[in-house]
Amino acid sequence: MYRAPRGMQDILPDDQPEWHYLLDRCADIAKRYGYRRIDTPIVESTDVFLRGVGETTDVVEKEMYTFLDKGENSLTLRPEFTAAICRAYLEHGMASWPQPVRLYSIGPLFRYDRPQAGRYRQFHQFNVEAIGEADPTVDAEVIDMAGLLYEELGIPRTSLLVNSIGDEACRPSYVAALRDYFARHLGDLCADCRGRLERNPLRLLDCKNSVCQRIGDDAPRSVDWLCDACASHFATLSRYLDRLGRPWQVDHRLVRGLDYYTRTVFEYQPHDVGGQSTIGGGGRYDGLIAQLGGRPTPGIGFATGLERILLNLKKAGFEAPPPARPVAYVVAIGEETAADAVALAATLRRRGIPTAGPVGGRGVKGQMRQANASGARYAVILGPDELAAGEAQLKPLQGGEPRMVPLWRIADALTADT
RNA sequence: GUGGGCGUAGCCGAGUGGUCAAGGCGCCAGAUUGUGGCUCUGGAGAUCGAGGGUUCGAACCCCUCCGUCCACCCCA
Repeated sequence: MYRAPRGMQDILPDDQPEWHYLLDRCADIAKRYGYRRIDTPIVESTDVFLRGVGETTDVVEKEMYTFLDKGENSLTLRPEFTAAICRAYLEHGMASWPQPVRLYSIGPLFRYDRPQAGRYRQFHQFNVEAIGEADPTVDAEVIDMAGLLYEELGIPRTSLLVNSIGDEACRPSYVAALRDYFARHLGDLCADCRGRLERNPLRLLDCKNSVCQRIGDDAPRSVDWLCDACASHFATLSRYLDRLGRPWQVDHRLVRGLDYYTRTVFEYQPHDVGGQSTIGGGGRYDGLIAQLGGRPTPGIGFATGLERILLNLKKAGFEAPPPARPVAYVVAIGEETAADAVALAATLRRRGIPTAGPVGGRGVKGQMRQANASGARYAVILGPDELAAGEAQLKPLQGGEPRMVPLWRIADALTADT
């Protein structure tokens, strides 16, 4: 028996109401903040992610679905949105639009990872980017939008962690200081961290190993190494965040795993932590557009995992909106009425009435069971007697008396009740 | 990539070496002839994840693979 690929799943009809509820909430929030939707291809040239996300990141090194198409071009199933959106920004000359360009996307991403709670190989994100503005007002805007989304969805007790990791001017010296510091504790570090020391010292900060954590407690803090411009940016953002009234805290160990981040980085975490503690996060990427071949252009973005939102909503006792149900279910009695029943159902649908049935080859009882199971409000029953009289029986399925209605008025009767 | 738990009908789930593998949900049908929901009755549906091995005999023991869940790693 065939199954969906590992770590990927079908979104079944019963799952659709909650799924679409979520999509709608995201789209609504984005709209309220003035963000417009963009959809990009699910595959991109591999280079977009190689150069955008960073060649030494885990995402690029071991998690990408990369393949050669028949023209020998290397393509990759997008593992994240930001690099792809920036590619679109450049390709379509969005630098000539009013800045910042505010965009959002919703769709599937792919990462070849070992699946576990809240982590899948195909997963979905709501993603937001504001490209072309370096001012911290935009940082505050994006951070606030994410917070409001969680608030309105009713995810209880998320905490907002923020940090600033500097830019190309000040980060190198900070990284050097960090490397020096950890090098002095080399013997006590876990094996992973010893490896990370050379390649990406920032990552030592969020190692889960308790010994490494204790060493990290006294490590140099990025906020102490910021250049004047970065320090001022962070100070201003801090004022804005305080003024917004949403609780937040600086997390000196927050660094995030993608290379393009500069200055502001942030994460939202539900308190009720399982294995996957981050529900959403993002940050500034002032060097990314240039990295992809454009003129230097600042940007900031945010992404949240829809599956993780759902995970948290369900833990909080979230109930999905009720599924869509037909208004009418047409029941045909006997072979000779089947054609007229099919035509009657077709007529109702043309009149805009959601209609299911008829299904032949079953008894009346069987069809009535179907009608009931469909959740339809009315059974429209057509038998030889009704047909002869030019009418059909309209039977309310949630209580009430059946009545006879002329065939030509059935749509009106149903519409009047809708 | 590493470690651990688990894999019995569409779903849940008993059964841990020996009759034709329980039960529940769901599905289909019937309970006097053309009417659902409750109840009752009946039926269909399982090569017990796959392959190999041990044994007179395996769903139950062993091995391999696959899948799944959880954790590490990483991240959403």
